[in-house]
Amino acid sequence: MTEKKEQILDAALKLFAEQGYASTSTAKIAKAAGVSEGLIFRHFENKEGLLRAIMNHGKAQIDQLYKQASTFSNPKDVLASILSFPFLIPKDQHPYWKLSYSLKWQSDIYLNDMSEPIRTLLIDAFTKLAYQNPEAEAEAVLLILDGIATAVLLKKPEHSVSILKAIMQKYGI
Amino acid sequence: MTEKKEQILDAALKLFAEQGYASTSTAKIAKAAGVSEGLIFRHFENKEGLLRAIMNHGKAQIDQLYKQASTFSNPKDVLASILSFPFLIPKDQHPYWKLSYSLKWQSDIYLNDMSEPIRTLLIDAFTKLAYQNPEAEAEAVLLILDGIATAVLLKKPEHSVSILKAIMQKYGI
DNA sequence: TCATAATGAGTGATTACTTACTTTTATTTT
DNA sequence: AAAATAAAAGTAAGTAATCACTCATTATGA
Repeated sequence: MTEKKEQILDAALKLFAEQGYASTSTAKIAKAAGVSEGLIFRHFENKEGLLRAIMNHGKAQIDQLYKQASTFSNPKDVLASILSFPFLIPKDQHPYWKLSYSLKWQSDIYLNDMSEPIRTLLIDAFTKLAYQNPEAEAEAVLLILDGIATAVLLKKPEHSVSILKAIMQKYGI
Repeated sequence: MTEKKEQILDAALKLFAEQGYASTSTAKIAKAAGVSEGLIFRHFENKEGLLRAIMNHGKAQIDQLYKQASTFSNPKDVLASILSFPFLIPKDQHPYWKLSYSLKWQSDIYLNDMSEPIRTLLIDAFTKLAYQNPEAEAEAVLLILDGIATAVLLKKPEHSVSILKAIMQKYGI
């Protein structure tokens, strides 16, 4: 990984997250990264390839964060760890999350389901806790997690904590 | 409102919701609506004007839906009505909601906060129910509402019902 | 007859991407 | 170690296609 290649990835992620994938031109990215536009295509073949590279890199970072939750043996600890997830996202990972959430709403382009590892953990936890429908319960938590993450990423985190507390209370944590 | 003007609004809303605002060209809209491209600019001045017209029209429809919830006198009825909101959205209003949610993630373009009337209703309801922090409680419900709406709009509504039940139980409905 | 609706062929700017070329870094041969 | 060669990194100036938007002209309905 050369320095300029990394500059491209950084600039593209920032711009994609702020202005959206479609309305960020490769010319803008090149200018922001301080490289020639051609270099983008040399390294990533096309614009979509650049997006894919960004998403893969981001997913690797997040999977690492997930690992911490999976180390707990007590299912309630797993739950508590997962529910507080949105608050533990490091600031430097925010652009990647914003990009992921914004891409959800466009049907055609790159779709990255980063919730899968969490879903597995949740189903496992609810099974151990003897819930009658662990899958449904897991989906419900994922839904709330999405809501909290959205609030945190769009800078309205003040009230997310109270929801977190309420949900934790529901599960007796 | 001429017929062709309405065709433009319909086609644009559909395309904006499916493919995103930025990646939908005025040429595509004109073709889908079966009109000349110039007519779009005659009626809406520019692309952003078209978006604004769509959003205003959608908001008017939704405000009408909101009115139903505000007719209840019992605050618990108001709460119940609001919480089941995402499930009551008519299918033909889905594109407008999808567009609204997708626009949230782009900082620059038109932002229309359609949650304001609901927020007012919620704060009022929680005040009447003597909650110690009605504003925070309202924000929490809005957050969950967002999560449920997202799930419904992105075609994963199966498990949303269980969340709805859990939340309703929390508020003793 | 007069305003509005509607068209179709433009406009320059911007789009993603390519090409021909130079520069830098790494590898191999003397 | 020096020279030669190859491979990779990087650039500047293109490309055709598409972008949002304009304008002159025609159709239509009150």
